[in-house]
Amino acid sequence: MNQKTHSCQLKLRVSRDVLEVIQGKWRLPIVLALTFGNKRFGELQRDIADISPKMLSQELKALEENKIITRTLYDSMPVVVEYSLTPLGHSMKKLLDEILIWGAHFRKEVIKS
Amino acid sequence: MNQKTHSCQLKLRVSRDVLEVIQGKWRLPIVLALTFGNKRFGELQRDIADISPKMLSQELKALEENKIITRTLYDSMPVVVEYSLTPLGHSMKKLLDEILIWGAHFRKEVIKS
DNA sequence: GTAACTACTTACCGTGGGGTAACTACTATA
DNA sequence: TATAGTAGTTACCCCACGGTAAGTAGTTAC
Repeated sequence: MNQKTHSCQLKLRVSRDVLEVIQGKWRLPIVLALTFGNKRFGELQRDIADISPKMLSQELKALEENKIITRTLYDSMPVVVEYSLTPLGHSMKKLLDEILIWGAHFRKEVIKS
Repeated sequence: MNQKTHSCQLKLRVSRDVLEVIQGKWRLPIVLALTFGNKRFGELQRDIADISPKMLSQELKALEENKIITRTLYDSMPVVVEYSLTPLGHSMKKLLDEILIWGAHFRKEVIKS
């Protein structure tokens, strides 16, 4: 096992860790929406056009378990729940930016042509 | 619809385009493995430890259709097939780098602790 | 009193992503 | 003749991801 193969194996393992966290149709969109500021359940549902309350609730829980977002309950009337990014969540911004940059590039290269 | 909401909607659409291309357990690992140089079917199978030939074949086809990789057949004996990144594939390097950077950060913050 | 808003939860269901195992076809080597 | 290496393909199966629809619980406005 040479240096290159070793480095490749290492990176593959890291990529699989990341995929476990961001896999699925909705997690990246949710995190992305929260980079625009803290949001409530209903706001997220409106922003992410066709997500169902079931999926939103389920994915928010998963993201909370992975310490990407925080759920804050305000005991006002009516009850208000706010979701926000943790520092770890904020640390995804550069990753999200690169996804958007590449996405724009991809759109130009493949989708249009 | 204010400026912020509009920007959010736009970015959400782009992120969903990207997800369509990189979704699944194997596509990012395959592209990542190919950033280390052109590889043959068997090499990829060995590098990506537990991928089955069926999944590898299937995902390579999908990546080829999306112009991320190229399949080159050499008419030698025995027949040799080489997979390589297209310019579009190479353009994913920064995105992959950010994934790896964040993955290392995530590992430090969540997995270990 | 009833409709609507908050934030969900629960039940049910279908598709397809992904896994396993075996098989194909050709060549080289022992 | 048989075993191993090239690069896949095919058949079969399962479960989980995700969708739909309806229900819950509390408050507010009409």
